[in-house]
Amino acid sequence: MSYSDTTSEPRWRRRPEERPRQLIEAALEVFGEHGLAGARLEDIAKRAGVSKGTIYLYFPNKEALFREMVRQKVIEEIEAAEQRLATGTPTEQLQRFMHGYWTFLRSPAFGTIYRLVHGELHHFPDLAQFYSREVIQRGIKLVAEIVRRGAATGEFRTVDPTVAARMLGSIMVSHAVWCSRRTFFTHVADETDEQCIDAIIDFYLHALRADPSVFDAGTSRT
Amino acid sequence: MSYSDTTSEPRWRRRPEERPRQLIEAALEVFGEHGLAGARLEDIAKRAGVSKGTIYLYFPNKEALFREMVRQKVIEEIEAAEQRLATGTPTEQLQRFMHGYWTFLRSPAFGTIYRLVHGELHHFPDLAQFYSREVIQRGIKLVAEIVRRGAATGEFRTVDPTVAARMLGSIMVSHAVWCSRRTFFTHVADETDEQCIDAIIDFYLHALRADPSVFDAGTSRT
DNA sequence: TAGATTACTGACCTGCGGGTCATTAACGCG
DNA sequence: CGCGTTAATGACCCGCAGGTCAGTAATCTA
Repeated sequence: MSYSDTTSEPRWRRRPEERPRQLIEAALEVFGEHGLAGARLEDIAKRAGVSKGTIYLYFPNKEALFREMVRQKVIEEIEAAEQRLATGTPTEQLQRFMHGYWTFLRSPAFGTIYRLVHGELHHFPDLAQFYSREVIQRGIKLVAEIVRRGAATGEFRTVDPTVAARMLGSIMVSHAVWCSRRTFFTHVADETDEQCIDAIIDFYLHALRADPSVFDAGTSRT
Repeated sequence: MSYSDTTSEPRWRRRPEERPRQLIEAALEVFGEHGLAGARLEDIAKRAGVSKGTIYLYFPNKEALFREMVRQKVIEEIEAAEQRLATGTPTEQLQRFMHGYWTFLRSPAFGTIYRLVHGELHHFPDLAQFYSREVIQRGIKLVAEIVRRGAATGEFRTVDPTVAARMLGSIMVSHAVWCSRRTFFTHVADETDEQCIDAIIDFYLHALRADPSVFDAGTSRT
């Protein structure tokens, strides 16, 4: 130990402000790979560049860390995505929304969150409700409103706006999940994200396009 | 210990033929509730009516039991569902297929399998591929073929049949997942399975219906 | 009914990982 | 520079669950 130690880096640094975020970031990765039960706190700590004990300075236990991670990440991504809504005709609005939602769904965090939430639903009913409300309901409400307006202007055919919104959600979420794991879901392997969302938009607008039989009305009901 | 024991039931019975199935059934439940890492073999054994040691007479370890359970269940349900395909016009075929696929997707096992497979994809690439091939690809191929024929007869508009099949798959899988957890996914809570699949079929057929602009091209607005 | 076979049991072993805490070292301040 | 504060460490504890195996009891055979 020469006195040159005086100028050398300290073994570790105090970073009380940054720790929580670092830990959540690391938790996202490790939980994402191993699930709640399978993940080791030691690994999370290591990946965050701290020791296991440090986790307990900021989170009471493993479960709390998990919860916070989900909340944090969902909110973060959602807010980034909702900026992107603009005005225009319903068709334009829809296209814009779909592109925005797509970038949200295709963000690195979403795939992980989706798997985790679905995997651990049972044990975190509150988290599930949070997810359902903040991700799904929020999206559905927005879309339903656009569809309703489009139907009013005659741009779209008349459908139950909520049903139409669900259809959109189902298509986009599934495709996003598939695209996030192209190695496994080989049926989207040779298609870029761009092509994927374009195909979705095209398909969906076709499904909503105004009924050709506007004049001989009342034939669609069973 | 009175000699009335002679006529009493034995403490346990030898059931070498039935054990594997019993264990797989129990495994489906317990893995379904707790995931791979979270499930306890003791619990699986108990639910199958045997002791923990018995598991190791039929499966080398926890992971193998998990694998076998997935394979078993997927095959079982798939085969039951594929019976239901019949002949008729493409539209009729499609409707029939969708009903069949829906009952498959809504079978008690599927929801569980879906969550498990998605949750543990990383660690069982072979299982994931098996699932992708046997569930997704199989469905897509069938639908694509029907759509292709429908487009040929002019019954449907011209679309890439594979893309159309993916759209169908995405809608149905998502809805099935939602319906299997209505408590959490409240947006389908007040809708029966029947109404759900009917809405899906209606929507999908609309999306595929032949282009109105074959004769009077480009006159969609008023 | 006795003896051989083998399905099954459950106490036990063991390693792993969640959680704790006495100790250490970074940092702010006078 | 030295002192107090507190962020951070990592060795340790301990309960839990995967996996083992010697023993036990059901069933088969003669």
